[in-house]
Amino acid sequence: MPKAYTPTEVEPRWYAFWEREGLFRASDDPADPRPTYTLAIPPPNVTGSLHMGHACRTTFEDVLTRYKRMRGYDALWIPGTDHAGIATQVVVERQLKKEGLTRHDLGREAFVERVWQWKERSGGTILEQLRKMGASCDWSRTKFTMDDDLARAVREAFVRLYEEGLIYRDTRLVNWDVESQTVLSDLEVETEENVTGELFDFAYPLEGGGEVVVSTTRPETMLGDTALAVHPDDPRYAHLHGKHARHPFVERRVPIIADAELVDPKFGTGVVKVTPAHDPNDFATGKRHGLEEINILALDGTLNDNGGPFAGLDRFKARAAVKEALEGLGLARGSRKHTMTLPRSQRSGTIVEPIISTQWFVKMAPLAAPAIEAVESGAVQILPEEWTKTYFHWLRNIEDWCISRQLWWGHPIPAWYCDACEGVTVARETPPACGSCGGTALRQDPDVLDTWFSSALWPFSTLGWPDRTASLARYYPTQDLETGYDILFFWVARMIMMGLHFMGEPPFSRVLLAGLVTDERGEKMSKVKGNVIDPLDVIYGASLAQLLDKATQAGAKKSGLRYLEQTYPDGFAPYGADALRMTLLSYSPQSRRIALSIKRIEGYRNFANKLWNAARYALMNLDGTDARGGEARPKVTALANRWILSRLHAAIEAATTGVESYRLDDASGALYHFVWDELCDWYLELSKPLLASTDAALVAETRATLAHVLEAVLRALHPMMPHITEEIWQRVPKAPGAAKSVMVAPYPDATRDALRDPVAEDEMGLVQRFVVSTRTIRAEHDLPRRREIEVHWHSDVAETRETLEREQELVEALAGARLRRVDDHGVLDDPGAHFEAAAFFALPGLRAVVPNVIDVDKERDRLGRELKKLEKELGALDKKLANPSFLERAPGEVVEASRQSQAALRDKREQLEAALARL
RNA sequence: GGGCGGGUAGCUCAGCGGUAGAGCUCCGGCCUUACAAGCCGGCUGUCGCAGGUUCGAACCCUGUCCCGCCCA
Repeated sequence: MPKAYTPTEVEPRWYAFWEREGLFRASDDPADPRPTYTLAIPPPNVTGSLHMGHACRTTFEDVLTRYKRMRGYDALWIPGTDHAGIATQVVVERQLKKEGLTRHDLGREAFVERVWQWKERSGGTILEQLRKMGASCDWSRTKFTMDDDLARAVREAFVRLYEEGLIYRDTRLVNWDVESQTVLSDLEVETEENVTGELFDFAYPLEGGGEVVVSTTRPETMLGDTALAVHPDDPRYAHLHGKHARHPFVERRVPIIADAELVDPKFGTGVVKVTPAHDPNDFATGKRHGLEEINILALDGTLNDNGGPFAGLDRFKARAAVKEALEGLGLARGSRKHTMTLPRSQRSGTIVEPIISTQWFVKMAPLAAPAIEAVESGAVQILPEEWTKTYFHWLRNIEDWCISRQLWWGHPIPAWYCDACEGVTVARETPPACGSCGGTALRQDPDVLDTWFSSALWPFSTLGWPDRTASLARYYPTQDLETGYDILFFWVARMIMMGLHFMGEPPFSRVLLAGLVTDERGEKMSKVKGNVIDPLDVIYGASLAQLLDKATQAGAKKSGLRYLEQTYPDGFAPYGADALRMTLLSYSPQSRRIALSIKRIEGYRNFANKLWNAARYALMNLDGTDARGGEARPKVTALANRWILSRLHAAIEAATTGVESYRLDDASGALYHFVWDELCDWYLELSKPLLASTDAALVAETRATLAHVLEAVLRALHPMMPHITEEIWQRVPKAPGAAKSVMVAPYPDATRDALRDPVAEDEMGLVQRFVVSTRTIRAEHDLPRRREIEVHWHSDVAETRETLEREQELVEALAGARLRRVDDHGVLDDPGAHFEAAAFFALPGLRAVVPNVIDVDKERDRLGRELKKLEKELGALDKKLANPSFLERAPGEVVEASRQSQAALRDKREQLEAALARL
C-alpha cells in the first residue's frame, strides 16, 4: 500500500465497479421479502452543473440510502432531472442571441427541438457529476420530467383536477415578468426590501374647479387610473364624494369614491389614485366599486394605446415622460425620497408588473387541508421541527396557484379552444372535436405548465403513475424526502398535496430540510461575487489560476477575484469526494447556513489519510488473520482488546442513533473521533507491544481484534466515505463467503460486532491518565525522547495496583518510561529524602514521582497551573455542597457524584500543595 | 407589520438544566519503521445585554440590542 491515500485514483475505480456489478439497482422482484426504503432525488435542473447545494443533497441522500441498504433494506434512490421551464428556455435563448437570433426567428417547433438537443447534450452532465460524488442511485430508473411517461402523468393529473373543479381558468391580476415574457406564480416573485424610491405628488384637476393631490411611486400608472379614493369619514373630502376629476392626458372622467379599506387618511394627502389593472389593492377596490380596469401595458413592458400620448414608450421611460408632462401642465407637486419594496422576478430579476390576464389556476384550499392534516397527525414529519410552523402558516393562508406560463419549453396545457363556439375542451389526448359543439376547428392552448406542477407529481410519476405498476405498489409511499428549506413551498408542500390527492397517501413520511451552502464568510455563493466553490474543483483539485479563470469567465467582479486570491492563495488540493462528503456531513442539520470551509475539507482529507495509514499498519501486522466480516466479534481477554471493542460499541451506537435521527453530524463525528482519538491514538499504539509479545495466543487475539475493528469501522463509515472504505475493505483478508462489496455488507451492530465493557473502560482510563501525566512531565521539562525516565508510583487502592502491574508493559511503551512500584507510602510522602529533583503527579488514589528531571521553576509553574485549575473546580463544588437546599432538593445521585468529586479533588489538592511546598 | 433562526475560544461551529466542547489557528517539543496530510504536550472563554424561574441556567421565561432569512 502506498504511504499516502490518493482519492482521485481510487474513487472512479470503485464507482465503476459498483455500477458494473449492479449494486445500485433496487429489486424488480415483487416477491423480494426485504422491506423497502425509497427516496426520490430532488431532480436538479438540466440547465445546471453540480453546485455545492447538489453536493450537499447528494451526500445526505446517499448516506441514508447506503445505510438502509446495508441494514438489509431493498433501497431505492430514484434519480432524475427537471426540465426547469424558464431557466432552460433562457439559457437556450441566450445561445441564440449569440447567433443573432431570437426564438421567434426559429418558430416554436424548431425552438423546442433546439432545447431538446441542448438538453440531450447537457442533461447528462449533472448526472455524471452526481456519480463523481459517489451517489448510489438506481440509474436504470433515471427520469426526466419531460419524458413521455411523465408527460402522461402530467396530463392525467391536469385533466383529473380539471374534472374535479380544482383547476379552472380565470381572468385576474397576475404577476407579469416583462423580461421572460410570462406570468409567474406568487412564489416566484421575490420582494426586494428597503429600496429607496421616489414618492411623486401631482394634482388632479376637479370638474368644476379645484384639485386634489395624490402621491405615487409609479407615476406612469396614472394613465390607467379609473378612480380617486378618499376615506368615507375624512371630513376634508366629504364634499367630493361622487364628484369627478379630469384625467390630464386621456379623455376620461375619473370618479371620486369613498373606500375605507384602501385609504389611510393619515398617509399623504389622504387621496389615493386607483389603478385597478396594475395594483393588487386597487384591483380589489375596483371590484368593490365596479370600476373600469384599464390595462396600459403591452407584454413587452411598453405602454399600449391606452397610454395615449405615451404609447410605445418603455415603462421606465414612460415614467419620466409622464412626470415631465405633468410638470409641463403645472400639475406636479414635488417629490420626496421614499423607502419601499419592489417585486422582482425570481428568475430574471426584473421588476414584476401586475397585469390583468386570463390564466389557469389550481384551487388550493381543498388540497391544502389534507396536507395540513398529514403533518398535524404526524403522518408526515418535518425536520428540523421549526419548519412545521412555516409550513402551516403558508398552507393556511394559501392563494390559488397560477400554473400557466407563456413559455415554449414545458408541458403543454392539455386544453383546446373551439373556433366555432369558444368552448374549452380539456383532454388526456388531442381531442378530435370540441366537447361542447362538436366543431373540429380546435386550437390547443399555447401555454405550458409551471415546472413545479410536474415536480409535484415526482414521487409517484417516477414510479409509473398513472399506471398501477409493480414499482408503484412496491415503493410508494417513499420514506424520506431530503432537500433545501428554500423549496419547502415550491416543491415539498405541493408534493404532499398531490400525493395525498392522487395516491391517497402522503408521498413520504419524513421531510428533512437542510440549510443553504454559503462561502466561509457566510455569504451566499454567487458568480458575480466570485465565491462559488465548484465541488469538482474540491474533489479533483484546482490551482488559483484555474479558480480565477473560472470566476472571471462566470463574470465575477474584481472584489470577488481579490477574495479568491486572499482566501485560497494555493488553490485547492485534490481532496476527494469522501473528504467533501464528510465535511458536508459535519455541519449541523439544524443550521440554516452551511458556511463551507476549505480548511475543514482539508481536515477530512487528512482524516482519510489517517484511516488509510491505520489500515496500512493493520494489514502489515495481520499476517493472514481474517476479519470475520460482521459475523461475530473475536473473543478477547487482554485489556486493550476489551477496551477497543467497548469503544467500538459506543461508536457504532452513536453512528446508528445519529443516522436514524438524521443527525449525520453526530454520526460522522462519532466515527471520526473513534478512528482518530481511540483507534489510532491509543489502540494501534497499544497493539504494538501486544503484537511483539511471545505469548502466541495474545498475539492471535490482538490480530483478530485489529482485523475485526478495522473491518467493522470500515462498514460503519461506508455510507459516509464510500470510496476509501471500499478500497481498504477489499484489501482486508476476510473469511470465505464475505460480501463482494462493503456496500452490501451488513452495517455494524453494536451488540454483535462489539461489546460494552465498563471495567475495561475504567482500567484503560487509569492507564491513559497515567501515560498522559508522564508525557506531560516529559514535555514540560523538555526531556528528549532519548532520555530514559522512571516513574515511581504508589497506590493504596488494590485495583489500581493490580491494573498497573498487569499493564505495566503497555504503560511503559506508551509513556516511554520505566515503572517502579513503591510499597512504602512514606517514600512518596517525602520524595526529597529518597529522590533527586523529582517531578510529581497525582491521580485518584495514586501518587507518582519522576526523579532526576526537575527544573524547579518549570515544575512550580506546572503544579501551580494545575492547582489553580483544581481550586476553581473545587471552589464551585464546595459552594454547591455547602448549600443546604442543594443537598435537600437535588437528586441523590447528583449530590453523591458531587461529594465524590469533591473528595477526589481535595485529595489531589493536598498532594499538589505538598509537592509545591517541597520544591 | 407578522413569523422563524442566530449572537459560545482569534476563526467556523457543536452543546440546549447538573463541574464550558470540537475542528482550524496559536505556543513548545519531536523525521518514534502506519501516517510530517503526522506524533507528543500546552494556552485560550463575565456562552450579546438586563432581569426572572430554579438547589443549580450557555441551556427555561420576560424584556432589550444587533445580524440573517421568510411572509404580508
